[in-house]
Amino acid sequence: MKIDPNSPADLSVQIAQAIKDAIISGELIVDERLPSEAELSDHFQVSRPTVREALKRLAAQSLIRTQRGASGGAFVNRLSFEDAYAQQVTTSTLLLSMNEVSFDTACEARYALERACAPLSAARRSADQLATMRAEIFRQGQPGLTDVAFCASDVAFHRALVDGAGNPVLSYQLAGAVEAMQPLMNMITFTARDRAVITGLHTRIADAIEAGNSGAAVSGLQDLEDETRKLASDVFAARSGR
Amino acid sequence: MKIDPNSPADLSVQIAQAIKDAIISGELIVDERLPSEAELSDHFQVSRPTVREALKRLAAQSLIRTQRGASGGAFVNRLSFEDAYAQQVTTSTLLLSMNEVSFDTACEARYALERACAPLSAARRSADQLATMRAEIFRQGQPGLTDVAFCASDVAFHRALVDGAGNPVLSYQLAGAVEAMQPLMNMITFTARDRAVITGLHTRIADAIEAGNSGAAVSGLQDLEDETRKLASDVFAARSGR
DNA sequence: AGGATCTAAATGTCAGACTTTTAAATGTCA
DNA sequence: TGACATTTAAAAGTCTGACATTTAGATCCT
Repeated sequence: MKIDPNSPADLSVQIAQAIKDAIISGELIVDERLPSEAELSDHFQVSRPTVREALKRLAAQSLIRTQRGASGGAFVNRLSFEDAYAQQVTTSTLLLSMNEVSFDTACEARYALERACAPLSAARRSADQLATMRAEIFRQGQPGLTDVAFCASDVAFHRALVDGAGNPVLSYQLAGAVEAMQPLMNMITFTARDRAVITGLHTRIADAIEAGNSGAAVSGLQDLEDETRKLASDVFAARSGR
Repeated sequence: MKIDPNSPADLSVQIAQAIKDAIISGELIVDERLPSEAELSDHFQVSRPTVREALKRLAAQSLIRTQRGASGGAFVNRLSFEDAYAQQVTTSTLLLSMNEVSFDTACEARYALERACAPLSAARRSADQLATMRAEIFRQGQPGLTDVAFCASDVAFHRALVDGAGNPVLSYQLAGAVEAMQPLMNMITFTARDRAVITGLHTRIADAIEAGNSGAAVSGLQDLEDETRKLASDVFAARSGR
């Protein structure tokens, strides 16, 4: 782990990068304790606050965790699926909100990805995951549900569908995409009729998943995508028409 | 933007979260200048180093950028697709390397996602993207190519395939998944015969994309997945057998 | 008017001290 | 001897104050 004191880049950036590289290369392994801040500042020939800023950068990415007290220090963190998932949701949400990604683009991506796991989910879903899907469909049929709550339930339904594939890598990738779309979805208001159509499609998808019929699940998702996009275009048209 | 001085959480964490929330909620908009470090430390009633650590956390996530000099300061960053993509690759790579994700799991996820964009790519790919795919296939046929270079070309091929879908959200999600798998792929050695089979499948896929035949593209990807997994299982079996 | 210089504001870095947390060593008592 | 309380030391967290560096804008001179 070395840094170049003549580089134009900030020292704390360089130090963070050096440690990050050491972690990625396997030089530092999970749960290994990094040298103390004092030792690091000595090693890199910089002050302790500078080292600290570098460590904060890494902590922000969940690459390390710090512990106070005797035998404390900074430890290489095992990046959990939960951490990765949380980061992905934040990144995706910001990306969508800051880059004028159109609803259609986001929607297309989301359903394309979901259709990719439908066959796996049809083959492997647990009874529990199926029950979750059914429960969310039931909730979606309840009168008096706010639009935001309806959307949240929608996300939960799709989350169960994705988790049904039994592939944590897929879940991690997809859950981010689905959840990041929620703010966009929340802009839509659903009439009772819209809700009926959507929950009908959800039922069709759940039935297909239960029967292990992957083709039906995919086509149900396709119809759901078409329906969602139609709904959204109506809403946006009405909004711009006013 | 407020913090709770009695919270058990570290101050710098709280401050970072408060600013992050302000960005996500739209209270702070893109390119807006944050108050100076001195003003922030005054506002939150903490010292400047503490504020700085908080800002470093945000900078690590590309949420803000800092500029020195007069009229410098911290600015809300527009999260670009490139930044998001880079973060995703790092996260995915670490996730795979630290969590003993099996080759099969990662492979399954990757190809499931790729099959999801094949139909879009078949419908929309540009001539340029198709040319990139052809060029990579050609490169893969060159003798004397190292295994690592072969893998890199493989990634470039699939990258072009994904980009062909013309959906930046999909590209961002998928490129990360594909690239993160590269270290795993690099563990495999390819015989000349293996390479011939793979480039053959690549050609089949490229042909299907060119013809706009999405079904053929999907089945080509399916066969490529089967082939890759068979290859990997052979390699791992041979390795453990020694 | 245009370019060189100066100035001020902001971040980057440093040094050292103090506070808080935590685990381990030590001591004490039943 | 063993369980519990106490001390201690190490480490991160925080603060104060200072200086260095960068940069935009104001000022001044030609």
